[in-house]
Amino acid sequence: MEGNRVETSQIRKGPWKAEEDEVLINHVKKYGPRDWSSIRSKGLLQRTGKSCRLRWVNKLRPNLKNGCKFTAEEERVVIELQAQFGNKWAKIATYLPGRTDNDVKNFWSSRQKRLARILQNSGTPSSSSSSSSRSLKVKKQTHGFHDVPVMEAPKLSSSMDELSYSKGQSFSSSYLDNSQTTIKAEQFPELVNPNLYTDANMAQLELMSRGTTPYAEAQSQVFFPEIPQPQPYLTLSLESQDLLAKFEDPCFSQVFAPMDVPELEGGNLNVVEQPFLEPVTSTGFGAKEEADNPMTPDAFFDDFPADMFDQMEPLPSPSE
DNA sequence: AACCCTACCAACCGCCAGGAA
DNA sequence: CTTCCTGGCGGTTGGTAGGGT
Repeated sequence: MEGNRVETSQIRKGPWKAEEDEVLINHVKKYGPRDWSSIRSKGLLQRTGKSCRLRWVNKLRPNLKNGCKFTAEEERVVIELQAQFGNKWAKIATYLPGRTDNDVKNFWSSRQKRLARILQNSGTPSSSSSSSSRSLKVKKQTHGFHDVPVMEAPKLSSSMDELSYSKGQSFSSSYLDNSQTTIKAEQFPELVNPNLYTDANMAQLELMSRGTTPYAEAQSQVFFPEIPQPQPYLTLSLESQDLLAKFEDPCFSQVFAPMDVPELEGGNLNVVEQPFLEPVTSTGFGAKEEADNPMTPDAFFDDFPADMFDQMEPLPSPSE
């Protein structure tokens, strides 16, 4: 029958046109964000109800942060909530105003890909491709306490290449056993649970994995100076976080551990009372465990070769 | 300039749950 | 109770832009 019905073969797919968006918006204005299938049955659009709903939710809905990169703050929220809820993107998205489940999903997906690649490179350093991801340069920082060099990468077994990091899976601590170093997992929870990497410290790992850091020569020897655990966590101000995001600087943050999550504007994160890191394995590793190591950050640097910063670019002062 | 690689994004697909008939 | 429809959600794919070599 011709009439209202749109035959299956006439269903439109692919990118939406502005006219279609307009029709959809008008429909929502009239009837609200529901009855998606009626849009097609009325012959307004040759799109499935599903498609209409998706378009509205992901692109046309008001107050969406379309085209905005995830801030460091949002990133940390996603990381924490993913650890808490798993891949419940819709749920996680409810804690991120202006973000959709698709946004969160895409963000996480890229992040996982990147992490997998980094860790793979850790196992096979020579496999680093000619094209690196967006240039992430190691820069010397002048931020005092945060003036932290890239930490040494653990030596990973070749089986790392086959690891899958999806579904919030944690490292087996046995992988760390292959390291010649002594890694205090409670100080480097990222090494135990890759989900805890933030973009910033992933960037560090990436550099290390490629062996292109000024410390490459030191990678064969292992030094993992014990680092004072921030109390309770190293907390950077939001301003610092933003600064970090702007500079994409891998050194200036979250080297020790992710920090606690400040309240988001509007108190949208009120349910996130759980500290960032719960013990992620049965080994009892957990960020909450405090290091009783009295070493100071300065002492931390004392363990690195004196010339290790020589090849680093100076970081522009934040005031610049 | 051309090619390659990665990140990002939009959209589709398949599955599932809930409600109506 | 069963079936069908619809909406919601997570996974996946394909296109594109940008940066490096």
